[in-house]
Amino acid sequence: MRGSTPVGHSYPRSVETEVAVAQARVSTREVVLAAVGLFTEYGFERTTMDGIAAATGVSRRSLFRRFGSKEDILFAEHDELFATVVGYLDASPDDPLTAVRSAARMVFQGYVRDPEITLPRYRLVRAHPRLRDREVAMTARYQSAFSHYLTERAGSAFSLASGVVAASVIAAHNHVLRSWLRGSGEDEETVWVRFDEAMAYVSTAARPLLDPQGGPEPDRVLVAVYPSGAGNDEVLRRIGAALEPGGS
Amino acid sequence: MRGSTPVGHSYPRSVETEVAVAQARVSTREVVLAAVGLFTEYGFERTTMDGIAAATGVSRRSLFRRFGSKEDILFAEHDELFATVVGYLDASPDDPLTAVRSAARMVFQGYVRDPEITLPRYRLVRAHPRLRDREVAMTARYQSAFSHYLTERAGSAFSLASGVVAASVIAAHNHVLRSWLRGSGEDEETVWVRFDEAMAYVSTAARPLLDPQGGPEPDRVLVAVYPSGAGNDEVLRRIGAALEPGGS
DNA sequence: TTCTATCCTGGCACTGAATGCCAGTGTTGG
DNA sequence: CCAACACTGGCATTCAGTGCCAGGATAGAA
Repeated sequence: MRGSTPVGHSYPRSVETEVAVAQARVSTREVVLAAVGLFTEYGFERTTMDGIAAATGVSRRSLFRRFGSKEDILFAEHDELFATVVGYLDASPDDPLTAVRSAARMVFQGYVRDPEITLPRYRLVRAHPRLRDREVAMTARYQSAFSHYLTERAGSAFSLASGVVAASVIAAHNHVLRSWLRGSGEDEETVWVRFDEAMAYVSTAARPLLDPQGGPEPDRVLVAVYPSGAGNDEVLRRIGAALEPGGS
Repeated sequence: MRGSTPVGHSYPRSVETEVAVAQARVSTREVVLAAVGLFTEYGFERTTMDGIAAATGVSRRSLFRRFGSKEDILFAEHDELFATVVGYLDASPDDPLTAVRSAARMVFQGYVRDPEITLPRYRLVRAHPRLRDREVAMTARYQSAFSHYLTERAGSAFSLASGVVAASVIAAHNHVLRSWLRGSGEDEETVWVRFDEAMAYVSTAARPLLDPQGGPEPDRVLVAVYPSGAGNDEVLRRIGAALEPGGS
């Protein structure tokens, strides 16, 4: 933070003794924290880029260069996480569904690890439709990445299934995440249990979608739809008839 | 469209003879069509609100008042559709999953019915990240509405399942929609068949999530997971055993 | 060390989206 | 005929975002 910034506004600045030391580049995280503070105190649109510049000591011009836009400051760290997750997926040797589960876990950890940013950001996102859209767009990017990854691994015949599975995983992730963001005081261990439960739940439902006709897979899945009036004998007869052709 | 607009720019205006007839309020649809035309011809950000004002005869100020922002012009009709769909859901007496399926069908029809707007809009959305985010936010609104509706009907114990099902329905919807938007020359009947197939597919997978223990529904769903080595007899035996307790 | 290429930063000017304010113009209902 | 109201357009202002240019730091070559 510099001492020579022409303020002009009334944004408070962290008081610092004027030292003649060469300033290291103000880190991304410092800027994000300062911006989050201003946003929560004055509201998002009433905080100007000049204000953030004054509060951080980074010039207005440099803020735009480094972050792109005022919104992007809020989601800067999130963007880095996204790059990490995509890199992980590309390199993962695991079974596709497992890899996606792990990727979702990484994303979740990205939130839980850094409540100092994610909690106030969540409050801001809830209050401002534009920011909400931005947040939604972020999760959509994950969903798209997951979907493409699954389609690539499972084959293009499974593109619909991949899209559905990716959407389900993201939905489960967001479900647990939102409840953590809302009840901010929750035990971290409990959250992780609930996350893993949700993931187990959704991947049980998802696995059969990604390979319905068996192969080297451990399990097969049988889905039968029948009138609720049918007795068990009738159900068994129909299933037996449907099973005949194949043998084992 | 007025004849007295001080142009100043070089946007083309539909040539009209100067008639002294009182102009009716320019319809939303007319404005959207004109804006879409300008966007596709000159690009989104190089089209100014002054340009749209000149092309439509509606003043810049009134455009902002009626649409809110430049982006909102592109999605104005979509917003109306959203209101319609939500209204339908609230009033629907059907089984919840069926109602959501019908709602998704309405949304799909909203696109297919009006290719004059949705097709060029899709091209714009693909090209401009900001517009893409906006589009994504729209579908997220549907997803959220579906999810809340399902949770409300199925009980809060099913909130995770509701979120997953809503996400799956939206994913299937978007899957078919995108393929229609890309291959724009497709037969309309074929599209509808594919849409209904996708919906049947996803709701088969979704139904057990929303009601695992059966109820007064017309059909029941049986899902059996078994080792691929098991013979048909063994499968039938297990299913029979699992069916016993209930009776019919 | 010195020169040079390169990168990052900050200042300046400008475009254009978005909003508040006000005045004019119907339109409706008494 | 007049009042209340709704809608519209013009004007001025704020502020996000961008292009341009100049200064300072660093790294590498001479």
